[in-house]
Amino acid sequence: MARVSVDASLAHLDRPFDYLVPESLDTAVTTGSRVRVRFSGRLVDGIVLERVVSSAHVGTLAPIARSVSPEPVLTAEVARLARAVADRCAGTLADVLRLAIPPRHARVEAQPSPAPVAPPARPDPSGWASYDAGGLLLTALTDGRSPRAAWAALPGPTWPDRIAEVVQATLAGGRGAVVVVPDRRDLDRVDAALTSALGSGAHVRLSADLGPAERYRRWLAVLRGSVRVVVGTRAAAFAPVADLGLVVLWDDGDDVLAEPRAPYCHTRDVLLLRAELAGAAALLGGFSRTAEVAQLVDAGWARPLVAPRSVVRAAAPRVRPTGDDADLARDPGARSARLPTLAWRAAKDALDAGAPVLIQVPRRGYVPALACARCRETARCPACAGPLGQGSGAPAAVPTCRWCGRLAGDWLCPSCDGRALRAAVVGARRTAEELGRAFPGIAVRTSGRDEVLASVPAGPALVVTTPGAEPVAEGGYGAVVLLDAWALLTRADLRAGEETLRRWFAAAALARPAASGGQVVVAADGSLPAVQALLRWDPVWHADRELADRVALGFPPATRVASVSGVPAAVAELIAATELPDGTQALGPVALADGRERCLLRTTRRSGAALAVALAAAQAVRSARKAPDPVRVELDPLVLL
DNA sequence: TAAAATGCATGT
DNA sequence: CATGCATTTTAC
Repeated sequence: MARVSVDASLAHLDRPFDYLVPESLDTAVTTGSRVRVRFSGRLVDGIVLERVVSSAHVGTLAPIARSVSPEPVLTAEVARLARAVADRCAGTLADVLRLAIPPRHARVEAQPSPAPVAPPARPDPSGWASYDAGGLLLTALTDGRSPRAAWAALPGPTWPDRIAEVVQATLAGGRGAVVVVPDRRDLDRVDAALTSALGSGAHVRLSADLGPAERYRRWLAVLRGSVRVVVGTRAAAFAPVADLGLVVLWDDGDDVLAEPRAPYCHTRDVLLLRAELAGAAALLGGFSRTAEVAQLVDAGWARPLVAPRSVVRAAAPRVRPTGDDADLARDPGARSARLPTLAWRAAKDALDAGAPVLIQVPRRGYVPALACARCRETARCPACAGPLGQGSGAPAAVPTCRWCGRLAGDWLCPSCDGRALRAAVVGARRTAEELGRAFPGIAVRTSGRDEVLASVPAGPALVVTTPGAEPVAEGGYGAVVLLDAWALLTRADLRAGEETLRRWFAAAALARPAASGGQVVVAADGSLPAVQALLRWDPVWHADRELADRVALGFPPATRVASVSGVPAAVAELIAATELPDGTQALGPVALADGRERCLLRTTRRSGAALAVALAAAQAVRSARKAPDPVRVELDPLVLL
């Protein structure tokens, strides 16, 4: 007999089903292998959770229809993790397994995986020596112990080397490691650092852009124990590394780490559960720190891993705010580029010293938002009320709706009858154009969604970037200018401060240390907490403050919140069917787009698991009843307001 | 989508 | 109140 998880994401079918194993399939149907089974008439995919000798099922068991392959693609460790993730997110095991196990590729599976490489020597500890407990961390890992650390990385481009060193220490201690980063550029950096520390063949990189055959080939090499180290994006968190000793997550505040498919789990939660269940070490690192990581430190789950203030000061650039009413530089070119005097001076100093300058602009495009020149009201499309923008600087450029694409050449302000438009927001492309005029003869390069630069050479140049696309500069930037801070800080989002600071630190960390002339100018008022944190280079202070705010407001991570969304009747029905833990508060509903609405259910951290279980049970009741309108349940959603 | 369970009309 | 056929429900 075999206990099988069938590939059906209906909530009430989220349990194992027992099947008879025909004699002919006895050797092929292994624990963790893929099978096909007859389930309510049709043939469906399934995965063998375990082989058993008896079943609690009353009634006759159906036989397994066929074995897909004997490859045990679900390891015991990942099976436990997937169950825990499903429970945590009020989702189904089948949904998690779809994220955790890549599609099979028969030809690749028939080929052998390469022989494992010998474990490396201990890492060079000098890089981690800058951190208070850095040496202890490496020793603990080489000794096979499992420390958990919240790492505030020193500014500069060497953080991937630190990750390579903790991985090397883990390997030297006889265990494997999983490293997850938000995007391809970080993946390239950590991949390169691992290659230089471990040579080739000791690790694999896993990302969605590989293609099915190569992806499965690498994943199988991990499953079969040929490779003990994985670095990758989101889905790599589930990689079946044997004897897992360490999980690493870089920049956990990046929103791409939230899974967009059911059950909407966050990579941070997956890796924390995994470290806990597997008894592995955990390293959560970044230039900034999220309230979630602050909470882990506060709760004693993770220890802070920071450098002494003197080391931080020596590594950080000099950071200055322009103040609220920034005076624009007198230089006519700088005036047209809206450069505050301080920023213009910092850029000029750096360029004169032969160093590149990074300019971070929060919005891409040319003029992403226009406003009435007379009354300053935001200009909207007469047809669909979308924002009007300007695509290029051509003299005849007609304002265009950014939602429906309609041209709005004959725009008339509905509140004051004005006809003239002005730029409400200036995008990266126009900023680049204006900077070219402000600094004649200096090369202007742009890095953004269309073309992301990984690095720029040393030498004077202006590099205009949108957040998240900052190239590393050879030798570091002489100056980093952070423009239009208000556009980031005034967003109506609980995480606006945290997210702004994350983007600022990511750019500012690429500047040279102050002693080498590195300067950062932020176009914001120095009294704002996020600006204060940047000036003092103190991500921990800001995260602790952010956590205190969340405690006061009763939002995650101080509490647990479930978002329940769908058509109004379905949402109401689901909540009515949920046995809410004591003290659970319902907020809303608020209307969403296309007639759906959303309710938030808030409870204590302690009752979070119970709330997830209760919601899963309510989903099961609805799916068993074949309720037509699905309800989306998401725990601790990123977007709360 | 196959079997089992249930519903329902019809005939005695 | 059996019987046969249609529809709904279950899911091993």
